[in-house]
Amino acid sequence: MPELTRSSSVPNAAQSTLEHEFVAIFSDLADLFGNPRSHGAIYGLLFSSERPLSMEEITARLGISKGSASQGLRQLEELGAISRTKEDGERIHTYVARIELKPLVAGFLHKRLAPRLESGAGRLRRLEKLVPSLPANFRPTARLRLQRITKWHKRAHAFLPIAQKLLQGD
Amino acid sequence: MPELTRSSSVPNAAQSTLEHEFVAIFSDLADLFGNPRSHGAIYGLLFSSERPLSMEEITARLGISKGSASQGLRQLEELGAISRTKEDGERIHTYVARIELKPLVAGFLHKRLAPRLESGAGRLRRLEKLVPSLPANFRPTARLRLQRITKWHKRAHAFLPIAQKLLQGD
DNA sequence: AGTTCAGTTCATTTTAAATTGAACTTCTAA
DNA sequence: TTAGAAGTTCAATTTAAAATGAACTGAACT
Repeated sequence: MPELTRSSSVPNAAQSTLEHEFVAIFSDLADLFGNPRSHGAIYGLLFSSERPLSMEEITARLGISKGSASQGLRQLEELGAISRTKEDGERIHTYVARIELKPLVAGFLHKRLAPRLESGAGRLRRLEKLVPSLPANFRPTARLRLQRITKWHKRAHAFLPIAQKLLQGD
Repeated sequence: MPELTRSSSVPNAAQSTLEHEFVAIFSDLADLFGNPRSHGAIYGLLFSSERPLSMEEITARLGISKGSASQGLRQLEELGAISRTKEDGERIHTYVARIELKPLVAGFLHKRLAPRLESGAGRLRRLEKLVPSLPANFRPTARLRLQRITKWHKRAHAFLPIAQKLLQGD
């Protein structure tokens, strides 16, 4: 006995293009920021879903392996883009997209940008110590260049919290 | 007769670590924003150089092929990160890094981010037209999700010029 | 018009990154 | 404590991206 109108499990054409488009949008977005497309795809699928999905459903709908799904889901959770739940008494975890911008932006800034800025700072300090052992006629330009990067660095640092404020909001 | 102190063409240890570090810093930076590392390397080399360099010198110092160098240089120029000169009467072009943040930031925002935002807008408009053909009980959530992305989209759009102001300065 | 060399193009190769899947671990409930 | 399914790990494979290099184009000089 096939189900009829209300909550048919066979999605109509519009539904699946919608899903596909969400998946595509977030795949592209992930790619733009140097993340694997599949992670974007997972997020997109969750974003478009009415209800929490299990890993099994995700692998099935996206046609990706358990391994990929597992790793992607972990990364997304670490980033704060999705959350994982397990109803007690249930055996499986389910996942939902966090659809506020805040966790996405914050996660990206803190997990990707901030660590680089940090290591960059160390690098610059080490380079500055190197200047005195340059041939005298090269020192001035070297100092100038280093100052230049240092300035960029500081600006980027100051920029992070502002960006966060501007981008999130709710 | 080997040259002596002032402008020796044999770089001392400090000089080459400096150069290497600049190359490394910009390779990483390029990578962070999804650009090929070699493009960062070229920029880093030019950034650390006292004088304009020819393509030939670049391939030699970085150990990359003519093809790579040619393409990298073109991309960097398109982005506004370097500038190319030819002294009249000279056969070769030379390249220098533009060491102000402005062209780099502006180039990145306009060449990479802006086009994506543009195509994203089109995509969203198309999706909105799709909603009416969804099963009635799915429409509300779909609308909500679309509104959500649209909001993000607008915010990103508003963010671009602000980011530009904040990051450049001089 | 011919020669030479700087620079470009693009089909092939190389390299790096992402994905797979089989073996393993962990958790739950009997 | 065992059985079975969910979930993880990681060596091996696949895929996508970047680098190569040989053939080509075009400009400068003769």
